[in-house]
Amino acid sequence: MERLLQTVKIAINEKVFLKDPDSSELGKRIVEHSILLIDEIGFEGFTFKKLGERIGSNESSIYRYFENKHKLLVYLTSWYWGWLEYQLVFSTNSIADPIERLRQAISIVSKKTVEDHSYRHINEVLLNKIVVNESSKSFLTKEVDEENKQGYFGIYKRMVNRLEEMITAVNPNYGHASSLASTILESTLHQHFLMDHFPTLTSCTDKNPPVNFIHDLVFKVLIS
Amino acid sequence: MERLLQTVKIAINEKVFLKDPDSSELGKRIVEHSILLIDEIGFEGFTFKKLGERIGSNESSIYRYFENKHKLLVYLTSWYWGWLEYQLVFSTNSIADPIERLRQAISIVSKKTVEDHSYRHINEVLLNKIVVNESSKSFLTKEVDEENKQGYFGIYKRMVNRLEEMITAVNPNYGHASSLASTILESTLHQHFLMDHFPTLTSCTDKNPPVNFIHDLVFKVLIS
DNA sequence: TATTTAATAAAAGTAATACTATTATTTTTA
DNA sequence: TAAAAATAATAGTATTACTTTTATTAAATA
Repeated sequence: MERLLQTVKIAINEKVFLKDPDSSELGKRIVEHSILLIDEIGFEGFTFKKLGERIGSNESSIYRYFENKHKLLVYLTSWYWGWLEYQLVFSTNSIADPIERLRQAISIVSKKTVEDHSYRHINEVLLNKIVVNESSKSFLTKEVDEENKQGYFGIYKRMVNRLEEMITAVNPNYGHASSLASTILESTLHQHFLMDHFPTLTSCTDKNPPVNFIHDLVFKVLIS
Repeated sequence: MERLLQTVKIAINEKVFLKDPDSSELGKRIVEHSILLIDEIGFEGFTFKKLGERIGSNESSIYRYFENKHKLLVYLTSWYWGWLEYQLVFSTNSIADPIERLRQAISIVSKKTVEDHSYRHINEVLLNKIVVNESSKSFLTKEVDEENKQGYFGIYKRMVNRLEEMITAVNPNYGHASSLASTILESTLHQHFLMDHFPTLTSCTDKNPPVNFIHDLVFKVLIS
């Protein structure tokens, strides 16, 4: 029983943290409550001081885990992509038909997030909201090239590459596989954002969610 | 001759500024050099103090034009979309065929930016870079709904609506016109960003630019 | 031309942010 | 039980994002 409940650890590039937050109770509380607090007040308003107050811990203790809030955001988004990647690999693994495989992959990355109780300190639904609202800020910086070199965005890049391979398997003659792959992820996030804040700029609704738009788009582009 | 060189004034929502920067020399210098400085050091590092030093003017004087740097960013991105909208309307105006019209529209919004010497204090090439790298930050905030209500993003929304109408004219049965329209703009910016920082995540290059990918995508989706 | 108004600049001040450093206390491990 | 490691508390610094006040300069008008 115990064994069945064990979960895979999502491995994050060690350069992103000073001390692995997964290695202690305090670390887990930092991650858990940073998700709640960023969701509540937004990344701009979020500070380590406020987080410290929230978890009854000291600002300086949080600094022993993360150099600054930017790296914490990189950690959170990496965790999210790693978590999605695991589901992607797991659920497409046994599908032989390339079309079905890609269809399933799109479902995983574009469908509404549901909670995964395997990771008790992480609320995946809120984390998804953070990825939608804040994750661009993790790479739209002057330091992006340096951080990319250091491997900060490795999981995300692997995810795009996996989609790219599945796209090519469906149609080897399509000339823009990697652009389509990156568009699937970016557009999913963006359409979710528009649903919440600019409903006139999207055709997506709760009854006709982004996954439908993406499915339709990808297969019309690849099979025509 | 003079008359021919006169240019249309790009009208920005008055709530975005305290005093119209287009109404004085100092205002124009603020806009001109904010573009150069944000491009140089990024929006995070950009401050009114640094801008003041750069233009030999005082921080407090800049505050008489813009309440804060966020509103200046909204101003700059609105100006960019207004400028593009003008070109879009002007150049598609006389095209009767819906397919050709949409093709031209996509060219306007997705092609590489070229300088427009009509607006002497604005470097459109650098402004485009700012839109690619920073514009998401203008709406990925906790205040987005309030600011949207105030009309801060009106020009951008109008732009998406124009594209949506052109899409519907090409194929009235396509069910995701507004999502495709918003994806055209978002994906254009994103693919340009990837070209500069994550070349493995895009198929686009200087010889095969984003406009090709978008053209191919849109027409495959609409005509199949 | 004098004057009064408006615009800009200079200087100073404030609260908050984003840290760093030092020391004290508690917890864990050897 | 002592030593080491982790955490908490306190204090301090430079910078940011402003606001306020006052001085100076430029423009408009009487």
